[in-house]
Amino acid sequence: MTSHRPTMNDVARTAGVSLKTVSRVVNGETTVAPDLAARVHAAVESLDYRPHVGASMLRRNDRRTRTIGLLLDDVSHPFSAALHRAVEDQARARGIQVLTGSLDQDPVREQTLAEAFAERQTDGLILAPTGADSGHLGAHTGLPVVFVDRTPTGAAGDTVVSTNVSGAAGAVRHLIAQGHRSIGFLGGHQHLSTTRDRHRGYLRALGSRAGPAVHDLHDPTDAERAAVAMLRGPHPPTALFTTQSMVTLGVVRALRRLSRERSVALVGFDDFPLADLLEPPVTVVAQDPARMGRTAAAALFERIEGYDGPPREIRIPTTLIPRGSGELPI
Amino acid sequence: MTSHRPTMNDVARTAGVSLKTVSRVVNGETTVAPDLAARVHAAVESLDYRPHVGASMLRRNDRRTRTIGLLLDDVSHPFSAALHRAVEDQARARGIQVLTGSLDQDPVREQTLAEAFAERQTDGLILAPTGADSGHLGAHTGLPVVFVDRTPTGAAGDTVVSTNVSGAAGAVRHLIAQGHRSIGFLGGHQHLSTTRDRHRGYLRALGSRAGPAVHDLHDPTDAERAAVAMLRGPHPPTALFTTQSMVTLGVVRALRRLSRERSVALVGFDDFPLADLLEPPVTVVAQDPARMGRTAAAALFERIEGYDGPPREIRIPTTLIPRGSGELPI
DNA sequence: CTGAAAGCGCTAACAT
DNA sequence: ATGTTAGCGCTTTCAG
Repeated sequence: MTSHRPTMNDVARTAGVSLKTVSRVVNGETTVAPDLAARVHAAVESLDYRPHVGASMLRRNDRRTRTIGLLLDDVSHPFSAALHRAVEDQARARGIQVLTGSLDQDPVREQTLAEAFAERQTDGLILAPTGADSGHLGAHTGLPVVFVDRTPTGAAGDTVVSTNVSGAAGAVRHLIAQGHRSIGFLGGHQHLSTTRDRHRGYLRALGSRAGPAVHDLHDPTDAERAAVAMLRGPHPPTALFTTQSMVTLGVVRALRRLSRERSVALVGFDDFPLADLLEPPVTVVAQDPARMGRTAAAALFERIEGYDGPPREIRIPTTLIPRGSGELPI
Repeated sequence: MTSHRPTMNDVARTAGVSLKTVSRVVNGETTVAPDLAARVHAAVESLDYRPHVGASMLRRNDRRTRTIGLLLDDVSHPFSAALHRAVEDQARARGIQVLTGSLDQDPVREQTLAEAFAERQTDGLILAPTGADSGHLGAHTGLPVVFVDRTPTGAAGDTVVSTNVSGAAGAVRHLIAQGHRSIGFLGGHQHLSTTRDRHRGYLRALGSRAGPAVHDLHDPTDAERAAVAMLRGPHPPTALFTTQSMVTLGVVRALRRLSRERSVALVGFDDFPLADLLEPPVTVVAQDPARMGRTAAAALFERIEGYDGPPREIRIPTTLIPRGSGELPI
């Protein structure tokens, strides 16, 4: 006497009907006599039967697993986590499950996980590309892919990004409007499209009067060091622009350390929790990760449903939130 | 001419071997002649064949999908997100994928998602129980379940929690050591085991001298209001203890609003990003969500491998981090 | 060392 | 309205 999980066959046997009738009832088809349906339901209850979606999917015509993959930089980073939550909510509304993975900017992991998801027959993939060539994905795995946060290299597909160039330019113009003429730039990984676009926005606003710049900052510690060096350098800027929250945080620490937090202005790209509770509160160009997630999910579901138009680039507006640090006069 | 995804049969045909030989090569069995294996590998490459893990799992003896489910309060909350990341890292090391879901404290969602995961044949489940009866899970779904963060009601299973009672008691004793005698309590959802345990710790440290208390605070706004009311009440405490970061944040705002942040001491349970950059920096009882995630994953994998001992309760130590707000004298 | 046949749990196509 | 048969892509069992 085995204690396997019950199958449709077991249900059919105890209900005294055929396998196919059980299948019909379980799938909610209406062409079943009420009394038979009732017997099937009773058997399902008593055996605690649960359908096997894997087996079902294998035979079904549409071959949908109702599962999507979501690959982000780091599911524990606030931006990624907010985006994740938005994707999950859209998926839940459609009864779709979400497989997640963190890439840590590692292209090998990007490829490995994309393949693992493909082998698991996820119906599609939402991906924050690492920046390496993502060409293997769309064509290779045959999965519908929507890119989010960054534009991919070597691959085409719907892409959901923030208005990075104009958002950054707006931030820098905001500083200029306060009278600043020497505005320092502190940027993250240079190979990422976001970093490059935000740098472009910085340059666009400043023209030939660009200030000192440090690139390829990885973490708050790097950023803190770089900001201290910049402010102690030969031509210290009166204001700073940072391209991502990790860098912004390091700069906040640097300004505190130098007791310059009330004399050097700061605008950071990407909002972060408690920015409004710091002294001074930090002015940011806020992204809208929830909307990015919703939008990416919507685009992916359209593709999964068969929409086959050309790749779309959807730009989600950013918002300058003046809180204090960006409104310090020169 | 159809453009299906290639199957093992297609590979076998182009390699000129039998289906079973392909299966052997794909599964890394060593009992295949080198030249046949080479032909198979070539065919796999040229067709871009990818095995179908669902079909494989269906026939396999162990019936493992190498997928686990992770159900948390809210994947975008810093605590949950950190825990998620730790689980993911443990899973990745074993080539296991993670399905995630946010429960928002909703027992219906807990049940629905647990069943959805069971239907997808996840090998196990890590769950932060909502507090409602979780009895349906372990027995019902037949899945190995490990509980995390909170102890379940009506269900047995390995459980990984913080040292909530002693952590809270330590925090309150810390305040007492600064001379405080009237210490207010601001707590989250009362039906959660964490909230109750932290309240118990608070009471244990204070004995009969417990101060004013507000329970069932849901969000920072509630907490802010409650703190303001408490400090304006007839017997305002000189120090506050909060049971979770959402409440702590609201209290920080309240103290600022009343300009009491340097005269009313505060220790919060659960650390949060930037707590050290506030003025004054916030003293907390830090949990270790990463370690909790690692531990829960390890326990789940043991269960999946067949370990069948009695339910274990694993308590992860907390750490008091004095930063300033908890060291204000009376 | 290799292959042919059976069957995992389910649904599609075709009876009846 | 119900049942029967075949087969999804794969691994198992058992034969060569």
